[in-house]
Amino acid sequence: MNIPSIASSARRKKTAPLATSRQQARTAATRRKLLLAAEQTFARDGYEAARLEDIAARAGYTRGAFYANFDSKEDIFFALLEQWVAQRISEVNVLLGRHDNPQQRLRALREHYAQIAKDRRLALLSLEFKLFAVRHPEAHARLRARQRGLRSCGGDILRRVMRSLGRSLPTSSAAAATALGAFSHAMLLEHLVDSSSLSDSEIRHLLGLFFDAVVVGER
Amino acid sequence: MNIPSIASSARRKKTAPLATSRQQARTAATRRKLLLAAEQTFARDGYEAARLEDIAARAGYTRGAFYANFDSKEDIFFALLEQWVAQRISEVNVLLGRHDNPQQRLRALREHYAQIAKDRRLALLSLEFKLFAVRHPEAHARLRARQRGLRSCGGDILRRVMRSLGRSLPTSSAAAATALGAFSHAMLLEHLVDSSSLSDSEIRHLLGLFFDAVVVGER
DNA sequence: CCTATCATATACATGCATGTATGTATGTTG
DNA sequence: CAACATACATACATGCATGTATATGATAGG
Repeated sequence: MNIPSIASSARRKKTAPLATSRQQARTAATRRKLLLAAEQTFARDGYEAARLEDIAARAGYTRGAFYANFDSKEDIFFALLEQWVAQRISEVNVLLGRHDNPQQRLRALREHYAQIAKDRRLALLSLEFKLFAVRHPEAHARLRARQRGLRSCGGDILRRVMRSLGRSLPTSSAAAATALGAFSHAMLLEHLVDSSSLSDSEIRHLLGLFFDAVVVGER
Repeated sequence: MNIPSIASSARRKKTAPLATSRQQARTAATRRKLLLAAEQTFARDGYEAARLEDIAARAGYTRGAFYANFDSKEDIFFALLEQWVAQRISEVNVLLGRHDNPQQRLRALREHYAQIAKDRRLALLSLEFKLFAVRHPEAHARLRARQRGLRSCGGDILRRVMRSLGRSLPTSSAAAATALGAFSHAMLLEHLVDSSSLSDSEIRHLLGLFFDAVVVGER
């Protein structure tokens, strides 16, 4: 319950400031392996069905190693989530950095949103975990906090790009960013349930239509 | 409970073609009770977390009664699904039957789609089960068959209404119907994860925008 | 009334994933 | 090299939901 000494979650150094660096490196390595294995296992089996034992095994360990590095399945999932969010934000920034022309940046952004669900496994996981969170208060709070960062970031980007075009959004920028993500995930799900219901090209087309309606506000 | 009065329909047909009707009625009644209980339990706990024992208990029975009437959780879920699909189709037909004017019918339809996710529990269940199906081949096949009926029906209705307006859809009607449903479910999910990300009114607004873009094709 | 059959309950056997507690080997410090 | 710490493995205890096999009590037929 209480944290008796050092509040830091890092391993303590005590009598060995540099001497432990070897073990620290080793620990960090297995953490990375576990994270990678978790990513793959979650992708293959889904969040709830994924077994800690499989994750550990895929990384070349047993559950002992897992519990030495993470508290629970939720815990490792959030560690992954942070990675993903950071990655996506940096991707968008890189993307925008490639263009000077505001028009081009808008097109790039439009294209980016049309491909959000390209990584199907991640999209499925995202939906799955949101559903999980809705029914599990603790995960819910953590997820909300994470999503907030991503959302406001997405909203900011949309707003910036539009302002550089001298236009404003026809709707709240954060809401627009959220809706775009939600929409593409939902259509991917429909596609996976029945690929004849929504073809890939139809999805792209609909996402484009929606982007224009909700961001550009063309009419 | 029982209506003891008239020995009634008995005395007919030796081995009991009608004689069993009492037991048949009893069975039908518990089936209905189980279905109702399942609907409520699924709504409260979600598909995967729902326990057969809870369903049976809520109906006033134990699992024995459940297994006498259904094969599995999947089985009873599909029984419910058929109910829901039939109900939704009839609702839309009633709705359209209320208006003669094509313009009014279009507006009614637009409003209908804006409220698809009104029953949050059903919307969540729908998402949840689709996710489940994606990872469970047997359920997947059954679900696909069910959804196909609903989808083509939705597409037909859209097309009919647009034709009566002398217009055609800017995109495949079945795809449009699918996307509209998917979109509203997805936004509901975002709203439930964080109600500050998408308010109810924003959802209605976005759904309206999307309906116009994808069905009416206004620009 | 008596018996066969049906609807439902009860009890059990199973399987599975989690978390914990303890063992062991390897690394680290003095 | 002795003493200790760390990283990980192994084994177990628990809980939970499923499905099945059997028992019980109601119902209908004769």
